[in-house]
Amino acid sequence: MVRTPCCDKTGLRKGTWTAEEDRKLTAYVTRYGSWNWRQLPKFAGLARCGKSCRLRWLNYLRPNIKRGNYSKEEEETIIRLRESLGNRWSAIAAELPGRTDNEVKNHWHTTLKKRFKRKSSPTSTPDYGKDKNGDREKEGTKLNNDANRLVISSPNPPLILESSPSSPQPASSDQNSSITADNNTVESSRLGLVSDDNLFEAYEGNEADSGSFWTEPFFPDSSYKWSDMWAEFPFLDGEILYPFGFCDLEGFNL
DNA sequence: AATAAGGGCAACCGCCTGTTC
DNA sequence: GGAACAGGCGGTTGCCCTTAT
Repeated sequence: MVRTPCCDKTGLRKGTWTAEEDRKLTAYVTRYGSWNWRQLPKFAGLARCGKSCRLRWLNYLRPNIKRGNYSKEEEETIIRLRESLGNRWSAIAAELPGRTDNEVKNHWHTTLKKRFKRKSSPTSTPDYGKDKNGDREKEGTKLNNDANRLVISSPNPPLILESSPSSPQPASSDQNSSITADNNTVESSRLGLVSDDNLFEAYEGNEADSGSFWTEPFFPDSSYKWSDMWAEFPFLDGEILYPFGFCDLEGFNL
């Protein structure tokens, strides 16, 4: 079977995401959900492959991602599950709330694999709780490669964020429209999507509730006034196209 | 201080699977 | 039943930072 490329490669950016791209993607997915990753970049005003957008969202921008140091329990879980499941990173990550398969995979290859080998050796013990740089990653904060990127890890339970009550519910999901977020990251703040502009309102919730958000189909909220979006995302300045222009828009408040 | 080496992690690539028509 | 498509997954790469020399 001849497969079409996931996207037209011409003119698409690759490599590290910029803060502006992050803002656009976050704003779009937060508001409209991931109704179609392949089409999404076009509507979100991004010169990126849809798969790249998906990966960026799932592994980095998604609000309930836990970042930073792994606990001893988490590392033991990874090692134990890998022994039983093999390299099924997504299955392993599913047992670690807030961790992504990519992150778990990276952590295994960069850290745990070595520890595991040493642990297997009868003369050595694993050095849990200490990375290769000793205490390089201080408790609570971590400076990432990107100077603009400050990630804060915290032992607090994750928060679930949802759109401001004053604005329509994001047409994104099941539990419907609530998205989960973690106060471990200040990424959203960096993106200018929280706090001052009141786009998100944090509240506590059951993390398990967020699970299907990412898998449920996206249904547009018929009550939403699309034009209100520009007021909420002034920085986008009209760069995002309305989705569903090709759909039955009956009931939409365009 | 300069450079090399090593390591962490974000992102890409290509294949697989599930769904729709 | 099969083609086309989208999403998911794991392997791998390459950039950039830290540490060692």
